[in-house]
Amino acid sequence: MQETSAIEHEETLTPRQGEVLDAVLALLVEGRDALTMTAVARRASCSKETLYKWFGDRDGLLTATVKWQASQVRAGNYDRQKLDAAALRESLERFAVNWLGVISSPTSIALNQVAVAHAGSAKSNLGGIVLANGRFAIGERLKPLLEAARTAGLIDFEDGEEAFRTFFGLVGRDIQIRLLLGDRLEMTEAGIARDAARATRQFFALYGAKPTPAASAG
Amino acid sequence: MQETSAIEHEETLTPRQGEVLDAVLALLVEGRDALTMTAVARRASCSKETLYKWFGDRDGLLTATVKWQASQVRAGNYDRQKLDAAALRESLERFAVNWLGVISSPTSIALNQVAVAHAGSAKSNLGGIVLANGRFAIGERLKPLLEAARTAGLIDFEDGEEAFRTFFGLVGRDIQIRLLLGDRLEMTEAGIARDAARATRQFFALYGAKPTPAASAG
DNA sequence: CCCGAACCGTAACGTACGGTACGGGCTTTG
DNA sequence: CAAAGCCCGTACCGTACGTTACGGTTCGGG
Repeated sequence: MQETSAIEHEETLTPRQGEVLDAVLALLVEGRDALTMTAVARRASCSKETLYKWFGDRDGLLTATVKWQASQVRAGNYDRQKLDAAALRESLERFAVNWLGVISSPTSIALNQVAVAHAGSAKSNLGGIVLANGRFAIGERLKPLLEAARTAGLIDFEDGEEAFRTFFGLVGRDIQIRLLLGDRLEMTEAGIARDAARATRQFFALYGAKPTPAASAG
Repeated sequence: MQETSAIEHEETLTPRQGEVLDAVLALLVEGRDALTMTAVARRASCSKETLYKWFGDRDGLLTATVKWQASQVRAGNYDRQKLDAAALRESLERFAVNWLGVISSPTSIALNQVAVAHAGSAKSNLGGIVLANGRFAIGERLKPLLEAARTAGLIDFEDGEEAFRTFFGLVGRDIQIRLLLGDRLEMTEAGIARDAARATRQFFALYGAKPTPAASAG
C-alpha cells in the first residue's frame, strides 16, 4: 500500500528533503515569481524528477514547505505554574515578542503571501494550513494561560476566545497586513520589545482584575 | 508639486470602462484563477485589443481596477464639529462598522488577495496602492477626528498615529488575516455592530480622558 | 454614399512553466 | 566486480495565457 497523501503529519523528512525545502524557502523570500520547479531543482541541486517523486506536485511541495517551516518555529510553551501578575505579564510579553518576530521575518512574510495568493483559488488549501499552524495554534497555546490567569484572579473576562483575539489585535494591529502588502517596516528588536510591552500593558488595562487593595505584596 | 500620496487624480474613466472594471471585479470574486485577459474580454463583451489599448497590459488593468474600487468605497467623512463624547463614540463606531463591512466584503477580500499575491513580486506595486487607499487613507481620515477629540478633552494620548493603530487593532483583530487566508467567517451585520461597539468601548477604556468632575456641563 | 475611427470577436504567436522521460554517475549489496 | 537503486542533469512535451494581428461591424461626419 502506498501513501496517497503527500507528506502528512510530522512525516519524518530526511535531511536531504529538509535541504530541498530550505531551498524553497530561500527562493520564496527572493520573490514569489522565482519559485518554479526548475528553479527549486537547480537551487537544491536535485532533479525535478526527485521533486515530483518526493512531493507529488507543486502544491505538495508548497504544503510540505509550509509544514516544514511551521515545525521549526514551534515556540516554547508558557508554563502556568507559579502564576502571579509578574509571571503573567512576562509570559504575555514574551509571547508577543516571539510572535512579532515571526510575522515580521522575511520567511513568514513570503509564506503568508503565497498562502494568501493560494487561498480560495486552488484546490489544496494552503491558507488553512497556515491558519492552523499560525493563528489557531497560537490561540490554543495562549488560551490555557489566560484561563489559568483568570482562575488565579489576575485577569477577568467572559470569553477566553474573545480575550485572546483582543490581545492578538493589540499586538498585531496593522503590522501584518502592511507587511503582506509589501510595506517596508523596519521592525527592529527594540521596536518589537516596545510594541510587546505596550500591548501587554493595554491588555491588562482592559482585562486586569481590580486587585483588592489589601492584596498588595512587598 | 506632484501628489505622491494616496488617491491621485480620478482618471476620468468612461462608463464603458467602468463596466469593464466591474467585470474584472466580478471575475476576481469568482476566483483569482478566473482572471485571464480572455475571460475579462468575454465577460465584459469587449475585445482584448480594447483592453490593451485602454489599460496597457494586465498589470495596468489590475491597477485600474484597484483604483476604481477604491473610488467607489470612499466613505463619508466624520465631521468633527459639535464634538462631545456621544458624537465621538458614534463616529468611531460608525467608522468601525463601515470598515469591517468593507474588509469582509468578497470584493475587498479578492482585491486584497491579489494585491498581496502581487506584492514584492511584480514591478507595479499593487500592494502599495491598496495600502494607500485602505490602511493609510483610513488613518488620514480618522486621525484628525482623534486629535480634535483630544483638543476637546474627550480622550488623551501622546501620539495620534499610535492611538489610531491601537483602534485599528481593536477593530480588526484577527479578522482580516483570517479572511485573506480563506477562513470562512460569517460576519453578520449584527456581529459587525457588536464588534464595532466592543472595539469602541475598549478604545475609550484605554484612551478616554478622566474628566475633571467639575467640567460636566448641562 | 463614402470615409475613418472605434470596437467586437477570434485566430494566431511566443513564451513560460508544470510535468515526464531518459541517460549517466554514484552508492549500496551480495 | 556485477547488479540494483537512487538521484542528478537535461532534454522534451503539452498547455495555458499574455500579447498581437486581422477581418467584420457600427456610428458619426462630410
